[in-house]
Amino acid sequence: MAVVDTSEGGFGVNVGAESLTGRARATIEDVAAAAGVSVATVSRALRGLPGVAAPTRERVASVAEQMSYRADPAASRLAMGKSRSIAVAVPLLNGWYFSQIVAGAEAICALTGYDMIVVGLYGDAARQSFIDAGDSIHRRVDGVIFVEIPLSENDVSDLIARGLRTVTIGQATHRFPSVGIDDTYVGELATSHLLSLGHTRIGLIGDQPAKTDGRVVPALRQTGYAHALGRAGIALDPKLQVSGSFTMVGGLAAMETLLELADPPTAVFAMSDEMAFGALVAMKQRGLSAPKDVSILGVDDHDLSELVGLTTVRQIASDHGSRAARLLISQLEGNASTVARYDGVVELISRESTARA
Amino acid sequence: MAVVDTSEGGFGVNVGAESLTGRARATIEDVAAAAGVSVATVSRALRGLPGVAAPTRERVASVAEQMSYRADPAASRLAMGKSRSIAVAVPLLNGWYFSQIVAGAEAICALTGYDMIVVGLYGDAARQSFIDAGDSIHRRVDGVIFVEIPLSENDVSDLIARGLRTVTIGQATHRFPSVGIDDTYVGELATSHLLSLGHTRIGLIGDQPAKTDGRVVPALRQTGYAHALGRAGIALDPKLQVSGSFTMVGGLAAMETLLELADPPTAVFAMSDEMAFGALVAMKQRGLSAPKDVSILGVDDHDLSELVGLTTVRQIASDHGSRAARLLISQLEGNASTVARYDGVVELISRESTARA
DNA sequence: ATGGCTTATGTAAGCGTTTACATGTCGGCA
DNA sequence: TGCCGACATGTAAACGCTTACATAAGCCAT
Repeated sequence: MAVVDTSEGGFGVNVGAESLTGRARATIEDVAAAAGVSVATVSRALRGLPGVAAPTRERVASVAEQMSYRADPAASRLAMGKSRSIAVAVPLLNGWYFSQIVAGAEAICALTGYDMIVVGLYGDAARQSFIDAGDSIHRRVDGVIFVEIPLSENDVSDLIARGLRTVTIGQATHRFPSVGIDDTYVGELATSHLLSLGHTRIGLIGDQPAKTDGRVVPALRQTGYAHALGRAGIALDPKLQVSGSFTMVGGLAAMETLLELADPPTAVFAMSDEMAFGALVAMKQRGLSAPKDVSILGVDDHDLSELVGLTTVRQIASDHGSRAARLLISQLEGNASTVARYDGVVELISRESTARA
Repeated sequence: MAVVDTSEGGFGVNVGAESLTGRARATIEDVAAAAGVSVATVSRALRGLPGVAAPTRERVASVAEQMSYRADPAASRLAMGKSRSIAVAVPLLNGWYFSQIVAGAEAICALTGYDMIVVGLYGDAARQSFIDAGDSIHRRVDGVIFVEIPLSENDVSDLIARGLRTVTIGQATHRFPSVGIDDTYVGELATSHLLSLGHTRIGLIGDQPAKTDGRVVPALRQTGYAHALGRAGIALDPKLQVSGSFTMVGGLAAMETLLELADPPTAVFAMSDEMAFGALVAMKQRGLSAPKDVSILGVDDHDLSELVGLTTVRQIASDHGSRAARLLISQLEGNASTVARYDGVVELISRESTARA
């Protein structure tokens, strides 16, 4: 087993292919010299630009191949002012929904040769510093996908001023394309299903109302919930609407609150399957079970929802991710984007966690 | 669900290019001019390098702040030859385990100011082109974390020759630091638990034996399984060892195979909780349940394992991610790495999916 | 033959940093 | 007084590309 030296060797312009085996990377000048043309021609030839004679192009290509030359991304980024990479910003990294999004976006990035950097924005402070200061993202990427990250008017202007192409997932803004689902409808669909089973005391497990500014996902689902209840002539009970983080432990805590009410709900609409799982755990811990004691309904159609038997409103999260990436990248490539909003399909999947009151 | 998509000339939310240009970014020269010093001084002052008088440093800092100047990463990358970013390569993006890893690594990157680009390497072809051609990663990142990606001797040499700092998660190599758990022990622990419950026909749900080269995780867990069985004087039955992908559907398919045996196992050790979930679904679909018909045991302690009542060998996946990132980054910062292998804790969590034979 | 086009290629000026080296200043000490 | 460091700052050469512009070579119509 040969010991491989990792220290940097070589300097200046290397000519022969053998002079740079393993060691110093070939630069465009090396290729130009070896092919007997100028660097400009190499650059043009390798990138498929017009104005290069066919024989020249082939020669350059084969020389480059042989030297296993690869343009240094830092250099071309600097010269072109574009990084060929995007950021995906999520409020939480280990949630199922976000993994799906990231996976979907990554697939498109791989296809198009973009790098995808992922950043977790936990809480408002992180979001602000990400957008305002541009601290972490300034000129690093050509565009950003914000996943379920509330964007204020100011944030939007900042992003535009900064020249960052943006696509959002979840919340719709009036300046950026977005992808998501009709969240008001989701709220209605879920609540109606529970109503149709004869439930009248329906709990809601969602997000901090304080954070919602009317357009974000939790607020919309809550609106749908309220609409459905209203249509059924049922008064809203604020005590039935509890909030926590969009995680399993958030759902667990919220369900505990609901179960401790003097008059607990007979059915609960959780805004995500993971929150619903948390609710189920809370019940299990008290010796209760769904749907016998309380019916539970979630949103997402998590991989495990079938196993658990959770009734849910299905959305295809990974599609959202790939859609958003496609939207963003095609915009970066100069194709004028005309899509304002892509609404994904949504479907109620009825399983064993819900039953008649 | 409406799809708003007009690939033609409409003016959707098309943000005009002119509105995107914004104010030109300040360059280091602008700052230098405004502060009345040279660019070198600005660079030194802003990066905390020695040899700058305190008053000068303050003046530069305040001018930079006021112009909201930020060094262009492409330019400094080019000048320094370092990108201050790392890649995390996973074989699968939407698995629970990998999300945890990514989340753990991201936290460290955020802390240290590194960018984390994540790439999915589905299958051998993707892995090869990633390493060999260096196609997608060449000079883009300073280092890579390979998560559960089998690395051959050749791959290792290539990576070293290419100057890519590397840390692996899962498989240990003799050249790179790695983090993981004692996978042989995991196999023994799991199998012993089932043996101690009186099971003698114990199925194994793992990965394609073809892929394993002895050092990778599935092979090690399988070895542990074989050891435990051997110590108990039980002969190995190849029919009881089935493989599929490390996903829920992989586990489901594998379990179907096991259930169709003339003499099916009374207990099954699945190499991941997600595979175990799949096994549970397979049982559920046939009207069977654990542990009544078959005991099921997984590995990971997935968030939902408690809800499902799955007995499992717990590992703290997110720790592995942060550990690996720390290892890699400290190496990039020049601290000689002394850790060859970090082994995480492992613990058997007994729940309801396993019972006496 | 001459001028004007088209096409292929070369030249060199950026792109915005970092950093080795040169320069200038000032105080202390022989 | 003059010399020598130590320290602060400036100058300019990389870093490795892209691309506007210049040049050269054919070719065709006059």
